Amino acid sequence: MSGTNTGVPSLVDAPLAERVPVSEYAACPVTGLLHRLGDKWSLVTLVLLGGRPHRFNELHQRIEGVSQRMLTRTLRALESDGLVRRTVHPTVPPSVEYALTSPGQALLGPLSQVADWAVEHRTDARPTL
Amino acid sequence: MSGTNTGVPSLVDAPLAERVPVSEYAACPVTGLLHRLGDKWSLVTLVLLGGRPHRFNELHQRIEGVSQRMLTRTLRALESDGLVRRTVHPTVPPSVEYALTSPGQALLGPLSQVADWAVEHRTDARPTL
DNA sequence: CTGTATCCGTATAGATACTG
DNA sequence: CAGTATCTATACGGATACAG
Repeated sequence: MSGTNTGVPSLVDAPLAERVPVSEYAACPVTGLLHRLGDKWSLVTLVLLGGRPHRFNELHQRIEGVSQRMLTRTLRALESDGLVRRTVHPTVPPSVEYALTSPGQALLGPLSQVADWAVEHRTDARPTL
Repeated sequence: MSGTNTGVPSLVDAPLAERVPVSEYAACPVTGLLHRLGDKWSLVTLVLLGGRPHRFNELHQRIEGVSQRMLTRTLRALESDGLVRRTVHPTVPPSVEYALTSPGQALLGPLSQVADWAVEHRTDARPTL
């Protein structure tokens, strides 16, 4: 889709400077996003929430192997990135619901394209030896 | 995305003191890919090579701030993932050309979709907690 | 020119135990 | 139920020196 002009430079046909300055990629939003989503639990969390909202313990049970601490950290990070909305119901005991925001939902499409590529080209993470 | 891990490949004997560690993200190819591309230098390297092939020192000069060590590690990792092809011309002094493979080129399209989302939603790299 | 070898500081991930 | 606190292990990134 490199021909589609949205006013936003595309990765494919963007005219690149002779020299890429540090400031442009050190805080590159794309690299930052990939870095965030590339941690161990973010993607599976996003996909589960893409199906329907979940409570904390639901996620904890469905995501095999995740610790409470890591699940909390993952959800807080996704919330801070604006991908997930956290809703506390002041009941006793407390109930917290996590759901995708609208941008979060919108991200799943593009991510699917990358996922398709990954599956098609069998980009298993080989040991990088 | 299941947690089925077929086993950690053995760290076979290599006299190399420095070894790229086996990552924990082998379970999901998509997460593994995002994790790989989310490091500090992979994306800018891919984009530059998407424009045209480069020699080592060209990349070293155009990617401001990268050390020889990190550039080497980045290129080796991309090569191991099948995204980049490394061609050595046996001249004196040696000349090495790096270029995208066909799958590597094909990945830039899907990545652009994610990049568009990132720019549109201003997913700047915020501190992660 | 194209890398390796060593050493080092920091960031991230996880296990376990505890709590409002 | 939904988290924190503490502690540890390891991965990542960088500086510098050296080599084929």
